[in-house]
Amino acid sequence: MKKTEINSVEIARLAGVSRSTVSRVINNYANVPPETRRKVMEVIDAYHYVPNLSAQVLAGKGTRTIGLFVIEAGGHVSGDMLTNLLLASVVEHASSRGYYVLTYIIRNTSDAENVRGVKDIFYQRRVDGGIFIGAANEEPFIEELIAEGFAVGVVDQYLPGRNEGNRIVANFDNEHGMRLAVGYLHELGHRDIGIVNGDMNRFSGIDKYNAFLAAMQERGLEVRDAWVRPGSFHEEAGYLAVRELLQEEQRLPTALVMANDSVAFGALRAFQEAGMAVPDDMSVIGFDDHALSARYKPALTTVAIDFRDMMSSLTDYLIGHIEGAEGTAVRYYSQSKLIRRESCRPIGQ
Amino acid sequence: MKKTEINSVEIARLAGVSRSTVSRVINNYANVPPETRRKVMEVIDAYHYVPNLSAQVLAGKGTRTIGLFVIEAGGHVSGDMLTNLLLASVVEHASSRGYYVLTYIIRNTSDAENVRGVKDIFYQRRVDGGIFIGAANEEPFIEELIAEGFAVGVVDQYLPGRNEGNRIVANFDNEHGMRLAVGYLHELGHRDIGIVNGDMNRFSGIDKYNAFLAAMQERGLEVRDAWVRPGSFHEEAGYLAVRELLQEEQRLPTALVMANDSVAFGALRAFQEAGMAVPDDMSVIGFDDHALSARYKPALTTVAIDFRDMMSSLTDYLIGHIEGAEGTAVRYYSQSKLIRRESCRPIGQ
DNA sequence: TTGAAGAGTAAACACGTGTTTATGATCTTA
DNA sequence: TAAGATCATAAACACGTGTTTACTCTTCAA
Repeated sequence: MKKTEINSVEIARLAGVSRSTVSRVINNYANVPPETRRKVMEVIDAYHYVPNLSAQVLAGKGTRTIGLFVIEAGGHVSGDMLTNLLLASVVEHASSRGYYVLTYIIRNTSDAENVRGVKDIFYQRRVDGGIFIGAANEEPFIEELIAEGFAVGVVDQYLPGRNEGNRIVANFDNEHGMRLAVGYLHELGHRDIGIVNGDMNRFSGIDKYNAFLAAMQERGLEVRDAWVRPGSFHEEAGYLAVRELLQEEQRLPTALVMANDSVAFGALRAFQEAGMAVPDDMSVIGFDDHALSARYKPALTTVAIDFRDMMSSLTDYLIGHIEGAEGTAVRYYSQSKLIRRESCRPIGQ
Repeated sequence: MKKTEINSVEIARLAGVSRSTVSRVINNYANVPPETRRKVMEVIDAYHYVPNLSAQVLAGKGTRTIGLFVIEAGGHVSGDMLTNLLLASVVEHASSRGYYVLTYIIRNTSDAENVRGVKDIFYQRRVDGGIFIGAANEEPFIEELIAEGFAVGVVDQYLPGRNEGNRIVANFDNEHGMRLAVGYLHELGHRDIGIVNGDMNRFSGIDKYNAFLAAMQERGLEVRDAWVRPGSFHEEAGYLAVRELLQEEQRLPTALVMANDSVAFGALRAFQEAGMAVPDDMSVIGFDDHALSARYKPALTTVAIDFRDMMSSLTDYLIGHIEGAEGTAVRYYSQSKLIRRESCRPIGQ
């Protein structure tokens, strides 16, 4: 039924050369004269011949496959519609280098079946490497994989002193981003600034927290503990955090930094419910530049990150590492920029 | 570096049996007594042995891999954050049956490199089948694949009389859904109802158009051509369609059906800009129950579809077909239900 | 005691490619 | 003409598994 299976023996016969020659052409050996190469390539093209990947793998080549693991902690898709962008970046960049992407969703990092799926992908299907999105800072099975010698790329996870073996890391530059956010608010005249943070078991949660304190100190602004709200990187968490803030505190900040734009959306909803206007009664700034941020009412001021470039780089580094390139495995990503929209305004006007 | 590679020869040695027996145990042959099976399984478990997939494939087994192709026509991710849900459904359902999913993004169906990627996945990597999301109604390379004998699952694509060979189709029941939408508006007293439709090169575009006309006729409502607006399944299109409607028409409908929720979001934006209130000046109803619809202001009334179940079924049918099950290849999906929220209100109150 | 059935084996081949080795053929140049 | 370089080949092995075949050994029943 399927199209006639053609193999290297057939190609050799049709091109009037030996199978060795066909193999040498395909694998770009040096000692093949141009004329022979052309002749063989012609037959290959004419018959749309593609080497059988399984046979290549069995003969010692890699699978040229990367596992992409999206962790949906607590039922919340990490990054919401961002996931699609990240996925697309990885797939496109990988395929431009001849790699393809096996995608797997991890709903629950402690679910046995889920974890078995991950192991299967590494052991049975022998992907050359894996990329993890949405991982918590401590994820035992990732550490295991690294210890077992697999090449692993991780977004938003890093602790100094950890085994860096085959770990490639891409992170946001939260320090710079937070400096932009706090700095902008300060320039608008705000001094009473709070934050609704993300999960503290995620690197970006910890890092944003520290970066916020640092940025405030740099500007000589006082941090009020009651205005530093714990949270999680999704809409509902932002909603709840703001509701609690409004309930518990008499004195409110004039501006709030949000862990990301999803959190900010939740916050906007809570403010609206409470009858407070953004930005008139409260300035709000987010992180990430979510696809919807420009369309929200009010349009969300945010610190944008070039996710596409970040994922491309991570993919690039990972494939480089797989193919034996040397060099540091860890990379901080540092491009972030402020997008001014409607959700912040100068104080006292 | 990688964990010691163990193979069936080793397992046979350790279990004190022949390699044939190991193979017969793994492949569930009937004539293996329980005691022997147990003995072999113990060793397999103890050493975490998994057969090498490439070797299995070379020996004639399938790859147990499904290609998932997401088509992003015109730069718009089909279904926006829906894609993530669809992806997750397919991945989860497939892995529960021992299949894994190779994901590929098609940005441009006429881009040579993109199409080559698709072919690679079928020919070089020999996936057992493919699922296409966001395909237009006429997609030559999909027809080719079906003609070449590959098993293909498609969402939202079907024309009677087409070669059904290995085609599995899952569609929305637009007739029923549109009956719910128009019926609900009619019950609220609306008689002047318009529609902003989706792409007419997509099955759901054509089908929703026909279903709208039919539903209006059933209710004895007149269809005004000027209120039937062409469009496309994304936010920007909804925005533009409504802007045009407002510019071109003096007389307006009292209610609008939207091709999907993304389109509705765009419409809401346009109405807001024009100073019209929804639902006070215009009732709006969408399709799909997008994850954000409940949180919008106003919260969007919509016809919901159980996408997760739809994709699970499609995946199930496809795998069944791959594994040789017989039966009809085409299936209409029919569960849709009305979700009443804030964007519609009775006429004249 | 014979025969049959059941359990298990060793050996071989197939799948398609990469790679090595020994060898031969052709061409170039001194 | 001879030596060397260049090009190409056939043959063999490896990779790990599925499957078949011919065969041995045991056990059980007639």
